[in-house]
Amino acid sequence: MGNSVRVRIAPSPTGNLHVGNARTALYNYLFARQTGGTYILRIDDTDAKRSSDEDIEGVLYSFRWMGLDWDEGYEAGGDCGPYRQSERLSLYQAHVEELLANGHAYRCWCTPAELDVLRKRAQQERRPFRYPQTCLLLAAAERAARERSGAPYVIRFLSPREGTVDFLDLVRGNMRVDAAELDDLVIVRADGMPTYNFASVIDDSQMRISHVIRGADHLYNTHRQIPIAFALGFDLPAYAHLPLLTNPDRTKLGKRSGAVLVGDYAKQGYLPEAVVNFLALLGWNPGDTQEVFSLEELVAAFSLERVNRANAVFELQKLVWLNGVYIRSLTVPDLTERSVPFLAEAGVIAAENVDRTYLQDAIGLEQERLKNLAEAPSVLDFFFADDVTPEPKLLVAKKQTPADSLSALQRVHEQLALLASWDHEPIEACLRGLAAELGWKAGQLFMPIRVAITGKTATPPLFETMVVLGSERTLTRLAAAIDALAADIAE
RNA sequence: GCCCCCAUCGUCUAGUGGCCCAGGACGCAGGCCUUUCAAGCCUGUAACGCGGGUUCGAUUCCCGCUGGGGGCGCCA
Repeated sequence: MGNSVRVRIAPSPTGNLHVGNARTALYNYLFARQTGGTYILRIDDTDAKRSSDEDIEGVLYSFRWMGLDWDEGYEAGGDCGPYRQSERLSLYQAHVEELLANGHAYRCWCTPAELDVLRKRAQQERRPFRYPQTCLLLAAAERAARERSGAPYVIRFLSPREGTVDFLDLVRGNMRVDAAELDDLVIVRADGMPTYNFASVIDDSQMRISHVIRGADHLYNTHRQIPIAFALGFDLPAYAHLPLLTNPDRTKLGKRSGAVLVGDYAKQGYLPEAVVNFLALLGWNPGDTQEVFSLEELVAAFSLERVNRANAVFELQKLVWLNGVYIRSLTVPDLTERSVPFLAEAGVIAAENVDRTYLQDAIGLEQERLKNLAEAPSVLDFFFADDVTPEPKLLVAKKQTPADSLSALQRVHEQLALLASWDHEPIEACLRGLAAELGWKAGQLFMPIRVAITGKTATPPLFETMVVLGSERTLTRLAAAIDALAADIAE
């Protein structure tokens, strides 16, 4: 009780969640959680052209993936529903009637084509375009004729012409626009659907939204919505406009450049923890030097006062780093479960009947060098492959001849085969002893072995890898490598 | 074109008149560690857009310029 903080995220169902909207949602969520308020999810689908249930689910999936659960709204219920604008039409209709009746709105029969001409002319003549109120100024007889004709019309809000529209933005301070700049915006389309600026005002009021936290691209909309709210007798919520996320060229983050959907990052193997942490730091900072935050820590540290005004470039280097930080912080079983879908999809492991213990041992070895889940298949494949076909050239030890390398590998195979127990210490003692015997540096001997059993030059530490692979796999691969090198020398 | 907003290292940012020849993080470079690759640790690299004011003193306040961005839809 007692707490009146109510915020909302109001996505339009586009099938996917844009990272900019994801950040807006995150800030709303953090603010709600921190204040003990209510976080509401509303679906803004007044544009019938693009709205399907699947599209809504796509967006919700990403919110849930990030861990941003909502208290009230679509699929969650609450006493301000329905939470889908397309199901609230009668509510908007009632308010339209009210505005029409008290002279705050009027019908307009101008066609888009006609308006287009006016807009272009205004720009040519270097003056701002504003709807000339043609249909407001119609003679009574003419208006009556149009009404009788049944021609399609929109409904416009009669904006104030004098004074200023002011509000206090929680991140940018006092915002003011001359009312003369305002246009008579369309609030109901020819098809009878309300427009965003109208439906939003009504819903925010009816849902008792206390703080509207949204992108700075809505700054001007706020000036347009306030007069509507006043005309309807509503109290205003507080407003906070967040800086925009931009492309590296500083333009508004759009689809043209790279991945901008939350789903893209999930597919690329980023952890939701990393994405949330990264997004939080784009436009906000805690005021101290902490960089790594769990969602809970963000809730505790967040404040609108520390939100920046300048736009932030959406650059990935820090996300890549954070992802590594979170991967390393996971327990091995957890990391394993998160990796399985990637490994299975790449065909590295079968979806069923996987030896969990072996899988975990292998993943445990790669954990600290994994930057994202999507690269798990390519670094783990040698643990599961039938054979590894190393490049013969790479089986030659540094500063040694192919022949000497061959005999060294043969000795390695012999000695290893004699080992009584296949553990780290005996293997290490054996191989270091062999290197000393040969008069080689450890690294000279280890690299050919590494290549022989993994097919790669970059792998987890050798002995651990051999232990996980087991003696049978190791010796088989060693033997195969010996044959391959011998054949290569013979050629 | 019109209206509005913004402006510190490559990027995210700290900084609110002197503590700043500007701090942190990522990145990058080098080093240490080391059986490779990572991880870790250390060192380094790099910024107050420009011009006027105000002030004893400006990154911090004011003005202008420049640059960038957003909005100007029967999209949201």
